[in-house]
Amino acid sequence: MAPITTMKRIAAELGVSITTVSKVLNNREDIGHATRARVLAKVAELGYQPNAVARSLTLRRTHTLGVVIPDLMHSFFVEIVAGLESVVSARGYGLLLCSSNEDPAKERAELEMLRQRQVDGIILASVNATGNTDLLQRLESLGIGLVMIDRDDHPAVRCDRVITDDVEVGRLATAHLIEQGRKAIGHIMGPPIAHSKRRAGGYRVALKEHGVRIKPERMVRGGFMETDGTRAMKRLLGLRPRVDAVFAANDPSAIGAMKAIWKAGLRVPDDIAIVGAGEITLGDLLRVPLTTVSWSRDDQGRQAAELLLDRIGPTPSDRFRSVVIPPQLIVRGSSGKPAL
Amino acid sequence: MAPITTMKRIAAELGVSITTVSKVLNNREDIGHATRARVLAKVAELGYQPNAVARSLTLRRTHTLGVVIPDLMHSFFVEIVAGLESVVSARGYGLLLCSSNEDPAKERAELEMLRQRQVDGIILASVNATGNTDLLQRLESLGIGLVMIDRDDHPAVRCDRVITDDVEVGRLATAHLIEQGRKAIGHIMGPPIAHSKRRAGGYRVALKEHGVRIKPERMVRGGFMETDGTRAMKRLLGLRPRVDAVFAANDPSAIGAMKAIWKAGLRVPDDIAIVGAGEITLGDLLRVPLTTVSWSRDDQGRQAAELLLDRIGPTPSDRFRSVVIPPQLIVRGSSGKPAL
DNA sequence: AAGCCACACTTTAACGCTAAAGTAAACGCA
DNA sequence: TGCGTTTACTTTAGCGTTAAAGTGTGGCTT
Repeated sequence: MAPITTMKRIAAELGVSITTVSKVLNNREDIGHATRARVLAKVAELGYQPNAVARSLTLRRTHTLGVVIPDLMHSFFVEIVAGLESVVSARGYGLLLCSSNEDPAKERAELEMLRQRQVDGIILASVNATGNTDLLQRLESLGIGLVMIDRDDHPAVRCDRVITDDVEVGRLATAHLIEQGRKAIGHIMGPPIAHSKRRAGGYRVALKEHGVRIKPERMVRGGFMETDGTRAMKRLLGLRPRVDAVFAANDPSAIGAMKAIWKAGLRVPDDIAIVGAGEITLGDLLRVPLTTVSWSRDDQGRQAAELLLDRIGPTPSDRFRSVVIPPQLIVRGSSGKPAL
Repeated sequence: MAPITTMKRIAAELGVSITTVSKVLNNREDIGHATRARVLAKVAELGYQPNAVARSLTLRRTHTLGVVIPDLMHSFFVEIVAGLESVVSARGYGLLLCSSNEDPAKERAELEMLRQRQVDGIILASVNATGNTDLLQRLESLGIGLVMIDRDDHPAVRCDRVITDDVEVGRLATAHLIEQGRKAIGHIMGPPIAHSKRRAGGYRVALKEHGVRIKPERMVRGGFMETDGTRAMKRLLGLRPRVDAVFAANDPSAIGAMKAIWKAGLRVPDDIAIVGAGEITLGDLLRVPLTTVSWSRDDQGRQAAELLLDRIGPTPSDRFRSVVIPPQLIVRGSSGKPAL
């Protein structure tokens, strides 16, 4: 193994004190021209690289942030991480990546791990709120910055947040279907979490805004999985008069719904139009490209990074902020005009 | 901010030395029963958590590994990271995530950053070898473990590797098409990197094994992007006799090829069968589900993690190993029997 | 009863760095 | 000429932890 170059070594070889070397490297004013040059030359000669661990210990800043996401396999969260990474790495921060697997116990373990590692801040993403509120509060009180992405935690935890406008998601999707001339619009609801409830709320809002009467039987319980969508769609297909459009709580369930429709011998969008939410990658490569309401995950990540870096920076905002990411309608084939 | 609990504080409150506390927490033998209990009680009372940074400084181990991948948006690499994460986190290691954006300069910067942060080891993934060989060698000589995933770096860098069997990828894909009764099989080649070349090599091997004459004009230069596939396919469509099957160097280019085929008014697989490689997520949701030759990225990540943890562990292997991940054929719609 | 050893601790030093306080020499000025 | 100031450093201390060496007490041996 090669010998490790430390400031000590540089100082020794030049016959100066370690502090002098430190001052040169930190651009302090009180070092003479000649000495500075000698130190710099030696630094270059020996290929000195500062030891970030030692630095962190004295400065009490690791320049490292932790991210906890529920699932690494889900492109959704990965895109957020990509957004985070680009901002954070440009500012000289490292990202410690953790997956909670949707398990509150693992989440807790990861958060403790991040705390022990003295990260400067944490970005926490999750579909459902999972407790650990006590720990999160403690983190804040320890001076570790915290940003939550789309997490319905008790507002008990005071921190910055990046949230999606789920009501608007439901409203946009449903309004689009109405404008396409659809009359009997069903909704496949997600799991009983706040996101789904708000999307369902947006569905109701849109119908009301257009003076359409809400029929409770057209709102069926579904879920976020493809199979949930298939199951729910089967029930919707049993209604008379039949629905001619469906807003599914998310894209996988929308895909499941399409499969059920095809199985019943009907066509998308001719017989029934479909709109999903939260665009999956490749959604435009489907047999019938899926219209969806989505928002930029990259932005979500970037915004979270900005909020966090500001909070742990020299002049943090004095209040906690919530950034809302606006959703957008992405029109593709599955919501085309009805067959005459 | 809450006061931070250190060993110092625990020691002071109990009137013992810091070392005693350290020994209790590290389960050393030479601490009396009573003292041990008192320390443990205090630790629980104050909710003490060790400071990993300080620990790293003395132990010269950060229990942190770095991963450098070229692109976070590409599910391919993300799945590798997921595999890594599961192994690594179970063993108490943290993962510092970096994206090189395929840029050798950024890669170098990230590697230097990881070195400064004193990571115990690095996993490096990349499509094309990008130099930085000098740095990589230096890392090894500094005692930082290194595992390369599928990187065609000069064998100059001595380290453990996880590689895919690209020749077998090409062979499996092509043999499958032959067995499906296809006679004129084309190949859309990837970019001029070793992976593509080996896949093309596998294509040749399969043809030879089945006694089929290789026609050079059926091997067209393509690339790894969808547009590359489209462009290359257009050229293949110009050949007479026309090809009745195509093995594309990867899935995006296979999708591009399919689009070109449809645009020419032909059908997949009736007129032309398509096989891709390196399964993309959702490949089975395509208009015509794509047959592909793939391998487990999760395994790739897990194996890389195991190799690295072994190398930086107490009894590392004395030689550098290469683990080959075997590819598998995933048959879907795009390689069905020809029409008639 | 002197010597030895084991036990249960404490002291010292170190990891590599930075901040704060200290100091010696040169300089400016009345 | 003597005193304060500036310049260019060095010394000291500390971040939180662990390893190695040191210490004092009591019990056991012979």
